[in-house]
Amino acid sequence: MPTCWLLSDAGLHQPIHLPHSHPVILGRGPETTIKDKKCSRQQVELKADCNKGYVKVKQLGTNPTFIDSAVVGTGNEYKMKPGQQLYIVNRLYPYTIQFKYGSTGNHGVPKRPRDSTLEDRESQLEAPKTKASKQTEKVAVSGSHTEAKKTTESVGHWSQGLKVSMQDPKMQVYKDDKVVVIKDKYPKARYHWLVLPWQSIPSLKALGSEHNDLVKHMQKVADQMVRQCPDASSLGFRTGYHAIPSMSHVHLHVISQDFDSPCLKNKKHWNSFTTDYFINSQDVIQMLETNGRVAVKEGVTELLKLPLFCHKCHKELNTIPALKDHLKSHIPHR
DNA sequence: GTTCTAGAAC
DNA sequence: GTTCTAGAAC
Repeated sequence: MPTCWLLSDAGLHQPIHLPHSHPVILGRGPETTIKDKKCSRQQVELKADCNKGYVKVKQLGTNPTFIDSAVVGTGNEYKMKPGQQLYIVNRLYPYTIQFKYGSTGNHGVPKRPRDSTLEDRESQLEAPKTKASKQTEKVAVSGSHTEAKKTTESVGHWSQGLKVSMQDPKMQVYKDDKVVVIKDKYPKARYHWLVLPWQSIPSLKALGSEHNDLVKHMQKVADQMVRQCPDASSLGFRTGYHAIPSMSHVHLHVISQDFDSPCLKNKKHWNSFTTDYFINSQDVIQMLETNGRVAVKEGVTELLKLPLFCHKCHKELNTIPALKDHLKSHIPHR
């Protein structure tokens, strides 16, 4: 990972290190040598992302901080990339950022804490005990070292897990010539299935009007799963897609609305099923039919950070345990 | 996607 | 002190 440096273009001082993911607050003070009263002591917060190659610039002070000719604005945050110029306040005190890669000597470049062994990696596989995955593993190690790593990472990477699971007969609860249904490995409710097409479609973005019939069929199969569920009418169900799923391969969630599951653990889990991050299957079908593509709104990722609201009564809960406790009150008991 | 854990929140 | 979250590592 490179290191990030903030350079004073006016040569006021030596470069300031911006450690990855650690906010650095700058303003009037000895560090910048800025004495201008218009500049707050805490004028800007800078947070470098050395992997993605940008710095998040947040204006904390009242007077305007600029990135190139644009005002950031108090409380606002913008991504600044190399080549852009930051003016700490009032188009004064120009700065640029630079990402530096370690020298070939690799001095001070942090190493991974431990090497992941084959056993480690195998235990992360979706279905470690299937013949298929064992075999890929064996093929992989028989190659050269680097080749082996490449192979195992592409097929064994967690984001590819659904491709493995859907092929495993033990996981399949339904299949036909177009789709397969599996139980979600980490169900977020009492009933949680995934409908996957056999055809390899990485994500919603890859869907076009040629997939109209396929997504309709996926919905039909989803409805069929709901119908055969004995608790469908009491719990309620939703069928839909995550706007930006973590797992590759298009998958339709069929999930009961109790959200009673030990696998539901954090805000992202909750908001991904209870905000507009969850796109109803019907909406996907309609978008595809009318526009020939699925529109994913910009900034949906922000929805995952929203406070926790009950999906039934919209009460706000402060913590996940409090939410889970509250959810119990909505579960019908016989 | 999950797990792990540092440190924030209580 | 414990609980809980959020970010990094996997």
